[in-house]
Amino acid sequence: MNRDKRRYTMSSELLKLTEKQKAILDAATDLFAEKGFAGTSTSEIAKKADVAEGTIFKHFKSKKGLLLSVISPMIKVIAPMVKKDLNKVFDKDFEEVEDLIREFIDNRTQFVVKNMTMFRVLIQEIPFHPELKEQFIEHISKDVVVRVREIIAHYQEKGQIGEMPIDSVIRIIVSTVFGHVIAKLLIIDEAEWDDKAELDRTIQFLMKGLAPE
Amino acid sequence: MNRDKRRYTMSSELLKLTEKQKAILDAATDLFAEKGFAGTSTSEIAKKADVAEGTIFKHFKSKKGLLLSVISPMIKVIAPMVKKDLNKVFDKDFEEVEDLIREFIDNRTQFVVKNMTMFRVLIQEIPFHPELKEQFIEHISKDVVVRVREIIAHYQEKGQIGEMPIDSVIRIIVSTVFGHVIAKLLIIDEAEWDDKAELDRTIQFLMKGLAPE
Amino acid sequence: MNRDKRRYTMSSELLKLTEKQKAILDAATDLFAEKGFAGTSTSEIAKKADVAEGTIFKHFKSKKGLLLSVISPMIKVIAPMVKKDLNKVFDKDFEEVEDLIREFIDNRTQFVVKNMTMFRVLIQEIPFHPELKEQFIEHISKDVVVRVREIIAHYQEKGQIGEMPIDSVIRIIVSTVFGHVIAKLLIIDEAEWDDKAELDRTIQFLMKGLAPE
Amino acid sequence: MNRDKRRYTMSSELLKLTEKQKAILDAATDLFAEKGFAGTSTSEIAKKADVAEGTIFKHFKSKKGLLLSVISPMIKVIAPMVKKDLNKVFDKDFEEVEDLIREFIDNRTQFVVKNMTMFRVLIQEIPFHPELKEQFIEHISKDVVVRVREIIAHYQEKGQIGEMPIDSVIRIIVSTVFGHVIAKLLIIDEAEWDDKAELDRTIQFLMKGLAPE
DNA sequence: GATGAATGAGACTTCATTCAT
DNA sequence: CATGAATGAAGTCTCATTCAT
Repeated sequence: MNRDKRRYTMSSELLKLTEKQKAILDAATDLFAEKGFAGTSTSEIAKKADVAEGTIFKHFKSKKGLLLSVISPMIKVIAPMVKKDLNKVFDKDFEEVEDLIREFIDNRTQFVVKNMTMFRVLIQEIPFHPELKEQFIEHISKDVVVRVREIIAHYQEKGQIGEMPIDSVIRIIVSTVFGHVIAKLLIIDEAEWDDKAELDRTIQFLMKGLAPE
Repeated sequence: MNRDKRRYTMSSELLKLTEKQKAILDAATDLFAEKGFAGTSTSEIAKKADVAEGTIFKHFKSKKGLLLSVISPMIKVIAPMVKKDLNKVFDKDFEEVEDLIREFIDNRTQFVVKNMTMFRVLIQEIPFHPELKEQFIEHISKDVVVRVREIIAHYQEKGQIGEMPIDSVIRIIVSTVFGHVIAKLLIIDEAEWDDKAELDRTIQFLMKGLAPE
Repeated sequence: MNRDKRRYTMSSELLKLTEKQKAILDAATDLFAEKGFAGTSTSEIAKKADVAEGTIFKHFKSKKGLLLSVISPMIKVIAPMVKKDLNKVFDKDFEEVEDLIREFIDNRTQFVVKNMTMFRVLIQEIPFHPELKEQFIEHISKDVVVRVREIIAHYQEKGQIGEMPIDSVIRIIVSTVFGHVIAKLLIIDEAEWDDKAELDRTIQFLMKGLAPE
Repeated sequence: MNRDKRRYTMSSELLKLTEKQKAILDAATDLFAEKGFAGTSTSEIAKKADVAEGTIFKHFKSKKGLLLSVISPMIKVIAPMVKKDLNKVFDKDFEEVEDLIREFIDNRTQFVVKNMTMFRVLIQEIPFHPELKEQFIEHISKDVVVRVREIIAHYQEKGQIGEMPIDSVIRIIVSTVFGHVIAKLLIIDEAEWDDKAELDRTIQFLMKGLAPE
């Protein structure tokens, strides 16, 4: 679970975070993931980050502000990455859907795995914080979904994806990937999980399932 | 969201619950689903259930005990239902996998939809309460998974499911269904969701994806 | 510590107690002694006495009423016993102070030991309940102390007790006996206490200490 | 009863207590003495100490922790004082037992009187908190009793104390002193107690009672 | 008489947040 | 910037007591 230590270090140049701030964000991320936002106290975070409780509020204004700061890099970083991939489609980098999906899942899963803890916080807390959901939709959907729709239509025209409402295709892809990741999260410590093989099977399954008759 | 009001009424004969107890469980289920276990206070529950706060603790001993009482019917009721379906396979009730899966998803989804709120609580709280996970595994897995493995092997022999490790098949089915349900939960209020059609697509997708080459 | 089980049975004829009432008093006595009045809950008492909580209040009106019922037999029974002893002095039953004191301590200690638990409750709770103190003084002092003063004066005249204010004599005797009993209570389980020998030493010490020059 | 106000002030340099902490300890000591530990609420203590209730728990972790902090100075301070006295015996400071006992009782009583309230809490709560008893025994007994035994043997050899098991001598002395103090505590407000004279009588009584035949 | 479900006040404790240092 | 003592509102839970059955 500590494969993603020093999470906020790399982005710190972008975000100009001090050591203390990074320590707080790391501690908060771990604790929010483990015990949930509501189940974590600011004093625990302070203790784990080895700072005074007041320091947290100096930097993040409130506990909720801290949650947002934990989650927002995830949201802010993911969208550009996705867009870059999608653009490659029309640059002819992907002739086959499968190549796109493989590359996509691969990159994304790597990212999610590297930031598993932040990701867990994101999906665990989204149901309880409408603003998060909106922020998420705004950054991911609004911008990206439009693009994704075009691309799916593109591959449907090329006959690589069966006829089906575009949103259902999206749902199926997303839910399969989601299911894949959720399974990983739930099984996380049991480790009888051959990541590469499972990923292959998931992709193959997706392709066949979505193929035209 | 109130399609599943009076949840605990039907089972009350089995569980011998008094009116107050049912009121408490209903209120708790709704609030836990909406705000999470840790984000809900017992005083809120008491107010919503229109009982004194003390009454909650008379009946459920602790807040955690209340959570368990909210969730355990879900766990206890689901396993027998699943088993009954599975047994039909060898009674020749299902010649085709698709029939089994259709019936299965259909029944289960109906159940989950009817008890959506309880279900939401279950999946939201499982990450934070190891005992829940264990209880869940013990009731669902231990007993059912063995049976499911036999059945998948059965259909693989009949050539209706492609060659693939059995556990991966299970994972894919479960994660597809899960994804389906999660999507429903996330979209819940937006209601641009044609349930019947989406279900069809999900099944069709599953069948094609799992079919042999 | 269970040498005094069925405490309230013998006196039940006098007090006309039902089985339930006796059970409640026994349970309350044990628990008050062990955890103190304020540290014991009526629900604990009910459970230990194997009655419903309501039953306690039917019979004893309030928790405080129960305490009084636990303690008052002690107060009511002790005074007559003491008086009987004291009267023997002038019936020439005791030529020597030592005989009186020996008989007195002996009887009283037997009584206290037999009712150790009730006694513990009495001395533990007296500091917190002024009414108890008053009741105690009224029953023991008012009536008895007068008599005791006469007797001590009697033995001082006979030259068996040294010149000293009578109340100081009383205090010394009482505090010696008290000290003796307290020691017993504190050491209670350790059992390296030869009761007979210690009693002899206490008496001998008292006699010598009180003797005239 | 307020002869021992600002109890924790003097020791504050040793214990580094803040003003608030001292106020809390003082309030707690008074209330515990008056109404017992279980009979006192933390909100009462907070009100009397004029702090927020939360402050109590910041400093003392729990109500029980507060009790320990009230009592432990008593235990920690008393042992060194006793030892210092005892050492004087072999420095020939006390040729006669009586001198030792007089000095000893005198000092100790002064201390107890000055800290009467703390002392009351100690003896009232010891029966309900086994750890207290153990702590007390460990600090007082283990170290001191050994020394006391030597000294009593010393005076028995010098023929100033009669032949008697050493532990019985200790018990008699302790119980006499205890009785003396208890009497004081019970009579506390009635004030018909000539302290100096009673102390003299107690000592004289002790000496005669313990003298050899 | 006996029960135990129900109550609501109040117990102990935790928490997010503030502010003087 | 950073601290951590202090706060008081709110949280979970216990309690003595009542009352319909």
